[in-house]
Amino acid sequence: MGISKSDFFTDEQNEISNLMKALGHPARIAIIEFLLKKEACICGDIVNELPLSQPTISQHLKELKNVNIIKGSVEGNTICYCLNLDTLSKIQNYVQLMITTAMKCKPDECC
Amino acid sequence: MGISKSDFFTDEQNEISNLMKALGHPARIAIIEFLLKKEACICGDIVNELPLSQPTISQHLKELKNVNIIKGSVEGNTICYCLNLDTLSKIQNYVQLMITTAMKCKPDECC
DNA sequence: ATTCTATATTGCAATATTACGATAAATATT
DNA sequence: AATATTTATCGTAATATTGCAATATAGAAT
Repeated sequence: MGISKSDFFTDEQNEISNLMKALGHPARIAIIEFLLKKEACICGDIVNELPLSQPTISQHLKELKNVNIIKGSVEGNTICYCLNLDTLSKIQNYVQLMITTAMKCKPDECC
Repeated sequence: MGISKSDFFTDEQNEISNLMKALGHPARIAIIEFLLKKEACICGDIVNELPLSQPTISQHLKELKNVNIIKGSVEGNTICYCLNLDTLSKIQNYVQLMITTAMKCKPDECC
């Protein structure tokens, strides 16, 4: 990403942008949707569902795990991934705050 | 981003990941928060508020505009940017759907 | 112990993002 | 018309992301 200036932004700004960035790739969205579709913590046959190699998917999973959007627990031979509701709620709350704040904007001005 | 395989994902997956990607940079979060703080469609003195050059901010604004998170209207000499509630709601709805779906996950399984 | 299966890591090539100086474009002001 | 002000674009260097083959690791099954 070129020269990063994240030192100049607040911790909260960096945190929320890191969460959003983790969601900012179609493969990672697809992985999340696959986990959702299973409605449970289904393990690593994600590879069979997506047109990506096993290392690539492992890497995307790692990125989602790094920001705590998913958590994985070892289940014998396989690993059981599932979504982390706390982190999703954090995102939800932030977007909700944006919306309620933005709605205060007077309609007779430009927006 | 290296070789992109967005053709293999659904339009919806690509759309939501593009929105998230646009929010995936602290400078763009800071720009949005600046617009929110003003509670109105305040124009281009964002440059004075952020530790980034004018071309860089212009580029970030363009990215936010490309995905319709903000809209800008020419206001004489300056440009009046404001948040687009429709797009924010789209993000909100998606995150909400993720959460409600994820909550169906049985608690006796791994998550 | 050896083999099988599932996942992670490493190394690297291809591509994308970020940032900014220089410059252009467009409107406002004098 | 000339100048100032505001925003956009171009060019380019630095860095990050993406994807995969090859390989490593770890537990299960034989």
